[in-house]
Amino acid sequence: MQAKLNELFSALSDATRREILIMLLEDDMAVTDVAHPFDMSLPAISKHLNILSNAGLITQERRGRVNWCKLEPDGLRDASVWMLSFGQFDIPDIE
Amino acid sequence: MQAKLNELFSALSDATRREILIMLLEDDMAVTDVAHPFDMSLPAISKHLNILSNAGLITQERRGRVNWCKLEPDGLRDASVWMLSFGQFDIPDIE
DNA sequence: ATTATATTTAACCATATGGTTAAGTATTGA
DNA sequence: TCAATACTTAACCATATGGTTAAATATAAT
Repeated sequence: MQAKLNELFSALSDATRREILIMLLEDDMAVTDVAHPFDMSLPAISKHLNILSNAGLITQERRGRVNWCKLEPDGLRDASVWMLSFGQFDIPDIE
Repeated sequence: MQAKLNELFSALSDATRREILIMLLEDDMAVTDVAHPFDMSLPAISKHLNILSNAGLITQERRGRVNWCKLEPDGLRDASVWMLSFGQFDIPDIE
């Protein structure tokens, strides 16, 4: 459990990876398209996607030569459970 | 903002630091007492406490030779805002 | 004044992280 | 069949991270 939380929070601790997750809220994407907005090589993005996969935040499904990345809806659950069970978590107003 | 979130999630990505936060839910603690349950040197704990301070998750107040550590109630706010505004965040049932 | 207590700082070390470029592997299109 | 596309893997690099021990600092107690 602790190892899983380490992986989750660690995956979320990088701005590129958080941006990728937000992009994937819109729709599933091919790796190349995920990479497009970033000023970074494809292998770098590929590594980020692996980290997100290992953390359970996305899944990847290869169809032909395209590897489709999709958000894993339940991926944040353990982190949110931790934050909620940590008493000081105060659900903020979002306007 | 992104840098702050990096720092926050990164601070939460270590099990020792998460345990320290939970210990501090009970009460404010001196550094030595924070260190006590861990199989780790005092300087190591001191570093963890600095990371938690820099992330805004705790504050430290020195009185005499004792440096009191206290939880910063609002520290998780930015992280929780991010997680909530990230739509897939599903508030779980905690029994 | 001396010693003990509570820490922090410094110097170091091994491993992890986040990036790079170059090469390799499938799959698709011509 | 040959070339282009969509990746991944490998090898490498600089810096960050999480730990160590030893030394320094400040306060409190004797």
